[in-house]
Amino acid sequence: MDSLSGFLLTSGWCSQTEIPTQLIEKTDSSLHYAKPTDHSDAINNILQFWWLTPEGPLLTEILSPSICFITTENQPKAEKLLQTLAWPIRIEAKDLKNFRHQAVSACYLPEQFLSRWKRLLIEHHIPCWEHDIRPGTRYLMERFIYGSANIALLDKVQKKQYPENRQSPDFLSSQQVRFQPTVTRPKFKVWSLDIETSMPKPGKPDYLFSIGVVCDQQRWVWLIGQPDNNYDASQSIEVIGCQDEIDLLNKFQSRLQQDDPDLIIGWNIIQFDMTFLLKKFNQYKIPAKLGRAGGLLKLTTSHQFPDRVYCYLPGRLIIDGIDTLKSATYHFDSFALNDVARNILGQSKLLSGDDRGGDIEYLFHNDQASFVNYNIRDCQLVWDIFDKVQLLEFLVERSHITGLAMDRMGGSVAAFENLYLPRLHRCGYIAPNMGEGYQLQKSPGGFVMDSIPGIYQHVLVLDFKSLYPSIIRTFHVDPLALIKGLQTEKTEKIKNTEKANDTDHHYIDGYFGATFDTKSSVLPELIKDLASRREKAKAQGNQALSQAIKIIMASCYGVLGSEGCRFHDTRLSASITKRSHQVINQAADYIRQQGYDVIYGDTDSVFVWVKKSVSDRQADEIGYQLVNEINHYFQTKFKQEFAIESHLELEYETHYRKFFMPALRGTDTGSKKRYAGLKSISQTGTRTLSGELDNGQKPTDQYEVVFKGLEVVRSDWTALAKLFQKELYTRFFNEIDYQDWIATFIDQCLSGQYDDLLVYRKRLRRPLSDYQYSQPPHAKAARKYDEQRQRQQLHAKYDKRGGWIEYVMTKSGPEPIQYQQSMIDYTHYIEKQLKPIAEALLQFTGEDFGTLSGLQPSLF
DNA sequence: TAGTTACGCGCTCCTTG
DNA sequence: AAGGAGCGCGTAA
Repeated sequence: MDSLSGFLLTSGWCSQTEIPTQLIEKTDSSLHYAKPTDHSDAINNILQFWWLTPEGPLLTEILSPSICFITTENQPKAEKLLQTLAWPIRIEAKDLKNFRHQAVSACYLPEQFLSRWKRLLIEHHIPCWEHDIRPGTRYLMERFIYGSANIALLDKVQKKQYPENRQSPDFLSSQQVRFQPTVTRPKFKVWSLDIETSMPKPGKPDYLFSIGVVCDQQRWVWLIGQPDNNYDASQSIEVIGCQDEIDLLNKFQSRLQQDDPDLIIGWNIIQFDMTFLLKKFNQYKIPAKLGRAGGLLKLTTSHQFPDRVYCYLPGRLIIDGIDTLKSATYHFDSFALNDVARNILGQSKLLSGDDRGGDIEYLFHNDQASFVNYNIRDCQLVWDIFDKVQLLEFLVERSHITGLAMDRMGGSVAAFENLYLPRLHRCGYIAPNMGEGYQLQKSPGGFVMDSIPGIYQHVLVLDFKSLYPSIIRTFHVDPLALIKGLQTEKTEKIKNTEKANDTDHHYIDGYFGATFDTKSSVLPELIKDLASRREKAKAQGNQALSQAIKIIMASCYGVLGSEGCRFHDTRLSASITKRSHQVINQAADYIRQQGYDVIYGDTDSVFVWVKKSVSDRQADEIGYQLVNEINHYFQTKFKQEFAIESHLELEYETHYRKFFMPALRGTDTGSKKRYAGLKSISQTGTRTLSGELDNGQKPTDQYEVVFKGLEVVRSDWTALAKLFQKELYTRFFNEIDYQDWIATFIDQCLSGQYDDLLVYRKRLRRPLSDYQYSQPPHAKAARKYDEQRQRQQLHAKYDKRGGWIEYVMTKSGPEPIQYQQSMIDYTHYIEKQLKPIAEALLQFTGEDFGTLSGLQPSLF
């Protein structure tokens, strides 16, 4: 029989008793599901997976139940409950135990009965486990299907066509399949979509003006009105005029079904575009059949974040660029499309067509050609960003590593569980519920050393590569290893046997009373596997895969320390962090014994002051020698103390030719998490995911100043302060005059030369009304903003959800830049933005800001 | 549709004198 | 007036 390799697009389920919405109108009776004939079949759900295969889209429909577990001890009690009910639930004793080492039985039932079954069990004080694992997720993970599958087709594949839409393409459908893990990297058909609407005004309805789409070959704009055919031919945009919103929705929908894209990408596309479109579909009572086989667009909101919208569309994925960049660990001060495009694509891209020339509404009514270009330009920018950063490639690889759907954002806990649960089950255990772990003591975080402030020459930074994962691997920190270790400890106490005599088992003590059984662990092997796959990906130049693995590895510690994870247990997280304290202190001690000073360290790094003048080459030699020795030191030490192999890897990361560690403001105490240094610029490769370099680091004789934690890297300091600090440090490190320059800079500032750099930009993280305790400047500015808006009879901006505020400091206090009325308070900027920056450094040169600035103290 | 803790700094508000 | 507590934000790792 045939088999196909497929990449999972969407996964859903429905019950056998309800016929899926999209099949109701079908004339082809073969797709109606036969009523279950016997009771054993009634426990099943219909799992619907849409795959992309080389033959096109494939829908597989599989009968499989939902599962939860109870103790076998409770099974008779549970079965008794069932006797009076005609619920399709089967209970079977399994060769599995829970984390309390009790034998468990599995309940098989359809998803729609799960919550009432769970409720009934709880009412009768019968605890149950793993009831929150969705059946589709469980089906795939238990078969180790992550993202891709080799799909064996056991029956004749049906070619399906959607009857009401004759032009729509065929898709394959099969109900008899078998999956095997594989890796396939599909060629998606992608649409980049952006809609234009009227500006929302209080009491006025919103109008849909147009929908723009860019794909591989074509560009379309559906707009309301007659196309005036006055377009730039080189843009080759097909403009489709529509009579009204209904006509527009229908034409758009019909083209979507016909062109049949796999992915639809956009900018804030779910929260805005899809939400708006669905509202319009609902307004005109048109079913939003935007999915495959006529599947309906479904938007839901989260219980916890009512503002957040989630989207489900059978057979197609809707993927947001902002969310995806964030999940690939990108960060920008502003995620506005223009700002991100400027950052990623470079300035030049925007020069053509950046001129908005009035707002969209004006263009729509008066300048159709510009309007159309504008609409398409945004689609194109999104397309180019996805392309440049390889966002889709990243999402595909993430799916292959974690099993998360491509459109699933966040989900660290889900990713961890996808990997951990099936392996745990193979070891004979089921997972605990949330809150079952130890949490009487709080687990500490990373260790941050007290720093020795000052100006240095030749500081080396050594840091442990993936410290937490390597500790997990080395010390067998693992949920299963923990409960097995503790169990053995208990029984051995009873038997009063010597642990040391037991040659089959080997235990490592953790912290907070933890003991790990090295023979029964899951995570260390998982980490080992991920690490080796990452090395392989790097060697093959698969940046996206390497990045995806890095993220999942780093999150392994995070989820164990998170109360939202069922494996949360502070004995686990503390066994990682407290061990890291020990490791970093031992490394620092070793370095001191070699005659060097350790002036600082944070979590996984040590800053080594060489204390003598060295060339770059000599510095590198010292760095490499230290890391080699220390790695060897730990290997020997751990072998002796614990009889384990060390997987710690200290790396020589940076040589700072010059280095500055500031003091806490107004004191002589060394600061933490803030420093600057001068280092040689590495050869820059193509910037891809998260700015890692494609090629190796090749030092040149160019130097750059690196800032960590200081004002330069803080988005809530003004551009003025950042410019000042950057130039000051650059001059200082390069031994260029800074004394006279400071005075000049202040003069220029006072003369208004930097007036465009005075804006503060900050977020109100909560609604304005929540600022009860105090009124910080940004809240004052936001209040003034909303007051002005109210006067102009516009919506208040900050009362419901906070948001970004931009303000300047004037003689009458902070004022939003949109409504600035008073004069700039230059004294404020010099005193509060420039002076503290200068003094942090001048404190160590023995100079005085007041003197250098040339200003009379009386002025202030 | 749940990754973590540690930290600095500007600011406001409140206590103390 | 001076100083400390605590808030709010953004950052390091």
